[in-house]
Amino acid sequence: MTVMIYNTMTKSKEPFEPLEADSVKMYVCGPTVYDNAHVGHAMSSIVFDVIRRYLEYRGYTVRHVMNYTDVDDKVIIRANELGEDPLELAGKYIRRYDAHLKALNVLPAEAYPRVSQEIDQIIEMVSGLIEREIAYEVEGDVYFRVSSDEDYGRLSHRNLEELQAGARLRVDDRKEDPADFALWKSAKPDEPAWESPWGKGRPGWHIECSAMSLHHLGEQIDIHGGGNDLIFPHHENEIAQSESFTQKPFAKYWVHNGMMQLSGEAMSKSTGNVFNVNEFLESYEGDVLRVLILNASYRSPLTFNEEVVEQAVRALDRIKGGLRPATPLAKIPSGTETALAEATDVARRGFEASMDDDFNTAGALGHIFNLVKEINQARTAGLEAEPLGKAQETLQELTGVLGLKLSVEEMILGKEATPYIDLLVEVRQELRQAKQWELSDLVRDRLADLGIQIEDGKEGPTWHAI
RNA sequence: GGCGACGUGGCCAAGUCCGGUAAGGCAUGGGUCUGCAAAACCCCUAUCGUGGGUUCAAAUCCCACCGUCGCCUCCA
Repeated sequence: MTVMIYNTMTKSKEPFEPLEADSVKMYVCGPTVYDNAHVGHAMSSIVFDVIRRYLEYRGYTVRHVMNYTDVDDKVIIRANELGEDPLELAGKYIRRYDAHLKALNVLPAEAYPRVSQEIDQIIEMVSGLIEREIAYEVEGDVYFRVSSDEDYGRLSHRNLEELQAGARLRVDDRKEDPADFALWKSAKPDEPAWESPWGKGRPGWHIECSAMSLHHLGEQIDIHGGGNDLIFPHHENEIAQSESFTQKPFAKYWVHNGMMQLSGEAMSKSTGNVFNVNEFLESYEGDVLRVLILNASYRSPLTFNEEVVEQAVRALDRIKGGLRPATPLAKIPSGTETALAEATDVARRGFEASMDDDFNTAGALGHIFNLVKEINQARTAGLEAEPLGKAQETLQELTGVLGLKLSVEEMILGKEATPYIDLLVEVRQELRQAKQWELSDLVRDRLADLGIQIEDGKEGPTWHAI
């Protein structure tokens, strides 16, 4: 089976065939770092992390690059408000974003280029576009001549007439055409600026991604990703710039994630709801956000609210429950082991079929939950640790492809606590034999407070970390 | 005004491209187990926004309408 991938350019699912047989080049537009990241940014990072992980599961080597936009109007405005240096402010948010990515278990990219560190490459590209008369300079500003690109609009499926009909186009006499966009902006007071052939200034927004992608991944890439809010104008302009410069097709597959809806008053901070990544991570582990996001289609809008978060917490607990140790019984129904082995295969095949279909993570999760159920049934039937463990390994592997950690917090205790817990469980058992319910429940409740859950099964009690 | 997306059980949501009688999770109710509890297991809960049309057959195709949302020069 081949992986099918939805391409915004063709508006259809296409078989995934990278430019080179086993290697995938993937460039994803990262955030403009002028404020704390919110869960929508995290959604994008998680979506493309899962795409990467699945392609790796499928045997590809993935070269993943994500940029940080640290030179931008918003950064400058924010820095001026706070009386800080724009690049320092951006650097601070980049460090936070890095920490978030780690906490969210997003695999490290090959490179995280920043605009401020790629000025030379950007200037080189802008110069090249001017030489080809695709761009023109006016009083220290450089604009891309949209009319020079016959294909302009083919990603967002618009044409220039439609764009010009749009009410929001600002009129600027210095541009040849209202749709022309800035490649380089002349310096204004109190802005970070770099020397260039057109005087001091800074790059426009779109050119950075063309230049960075070229610099780090080469002229042609396989996947270009980002939020669907970037389709126009950002990605449209990237295509225009890159292809005008290299005379080659830029990205083979354009992949866009849907927007997370941080809707309504329910999301306000005053009600205690979280939507910043750091606030979210204060209350929940990263896996919760993953489950929440992966339970839906990455291309569709996703509503984020407290109820959905709670559902994700429970769903995650259920998956973790599948990893609980075996509680073997003397008599096991015949066929339990082979049934579980078969169910494991079915789950893996279903998982792959779903993921092959444009990374249908919600469908894939369905198969994972089915596997959890099978494991639980086998455990309830009394299957021994080893055959149960095989199914659990598959569960770990598949959830790992989705980037779930499934960390059980027994680490807080450390192995050395185990004999003492065993002792307490044993004491409680003695108390139960003596029908000293109050005391035995006290032990159970206090252990629960400490994060240890006792469960009374047919063959006596077992315990696990919560 | 233009381009596009979405509307499936109480909630989230897969399935829609390749039509054949609705995955999964959460919640609820009932049951098994149990001193109680927890967990687990078993059972129950939908005809797919509305109205037409095509078809032996439609959540899936076509038309219209309603509703929600995104983008239209710098937001993942």
